[in-house]
Amino acid sequence: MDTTSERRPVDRRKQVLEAAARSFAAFGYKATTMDRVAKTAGVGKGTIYTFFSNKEELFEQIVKDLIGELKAVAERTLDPALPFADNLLRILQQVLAYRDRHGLIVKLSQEVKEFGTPMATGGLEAVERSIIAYIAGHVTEAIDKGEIRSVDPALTAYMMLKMYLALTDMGRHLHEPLDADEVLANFRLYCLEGLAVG
Amino acid sequence: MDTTSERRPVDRRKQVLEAAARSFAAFGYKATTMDRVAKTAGVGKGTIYTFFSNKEELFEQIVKDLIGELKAVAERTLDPALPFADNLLRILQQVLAYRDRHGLIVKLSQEVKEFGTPMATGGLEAVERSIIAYIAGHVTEAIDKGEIRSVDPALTAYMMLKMYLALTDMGRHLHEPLDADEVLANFRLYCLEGLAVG
DNA sequence: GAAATGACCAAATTGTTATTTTGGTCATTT
DNA sequence: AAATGACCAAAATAACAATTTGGTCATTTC
Repeated sequence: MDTTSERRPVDRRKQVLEAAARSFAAFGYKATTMDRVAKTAGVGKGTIYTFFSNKEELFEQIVKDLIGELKAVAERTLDPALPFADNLLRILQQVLAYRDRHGLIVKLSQEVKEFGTPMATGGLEAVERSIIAYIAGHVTEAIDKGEIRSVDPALTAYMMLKMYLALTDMGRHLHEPLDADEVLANFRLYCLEGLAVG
Repeated sequence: MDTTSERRPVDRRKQVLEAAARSFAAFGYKATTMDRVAKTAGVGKGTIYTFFSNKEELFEQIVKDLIGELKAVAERTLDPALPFADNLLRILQQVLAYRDRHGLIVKLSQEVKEFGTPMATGGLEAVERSIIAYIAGHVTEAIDKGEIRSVDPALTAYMMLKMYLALTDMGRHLHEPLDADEVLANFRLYCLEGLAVG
């Protein structure tokens, strides 16, 4: 749209975005103050409001950027030569590992549990929706190619994510946590084999 | 152990349990006071402490009773003549419907979301564990009878509950909520068909 | 004169203290 | 011996003061 990065003495918008990304990841949504973002970005507070109409909009842009990173990770992991099932597992693994390592996600999760900050909840939901939408796209492709049965792509993607998360998140239940290989094997068992053609 | 219900002018223990069950269901854990329970039960406060050493123990007994009710619902639903898959679906449907209609569960869920009361969390977890354990028992049976593959019963029961809940709880996601038939059909698709022998 | 700024303000958050409520006890009553 | 409710320390809540925060805008900067 309007990426004026021709070479300018200072790209204040970029400075703001970087400072905000660091602050949201380090302190969460509510503990991030516009004053500190301005200070960290080396910019007057009023300047932030020339790019973003308020704190919420700034935060939403940070989340959008993160979703972009996740998509990039997925695209980098995708190998068109591989069958759907293998790509699905590789992508889930890579994307969710990246997600769990990303400071912003970790901090927002903690903030939701501790304070229930609505903005943090919203951010995490946006990330989850984008992952589901991305998987749904590949499910659609796989259906077209006849690799899996004809199922509702959005519902299937939703179930796949939930199942994968259930497997990785078994901490508090009878079992001790599953290691990566066990997660993969069980995901195949509970999800993919039920979808196999024929 | 010590069920002295020979016929006594008043069974104070029972009165306390009934008053407590009503109060926990109506007001949740923290908003239930021992004073009110005593008053409602028509009993002196000190009397409660002759049966239960503290509020937590009283609450745990109420939860145990609820779990007993859930087991009764399950047993009533179980039809030994039917194959495993049918019984599983019927039981999940009946038990979770009962659970969602039970005032105590509904209230505790709300309390967890609103205040994060640890006792409420613990109570809900106990209910969930008991459901998983109950299903796991039937999974074991089904394996012995050769009705399903040889899988880890506890893990499978856990996954079954999570999948069923994911299907019933799709409110906030793309789709509008699924009706009962759709839930059943999709549960078969995503879970059972992957487990079918052969 | 357009872009950038920070002092400024109402509203929200946090810190503090006073008041009330609650879980649990135990001397007294039944 | 079983039941009770006045009683108490500790915890929760209310009431209020002090601080912080998101957002604005008159002024400054280039």
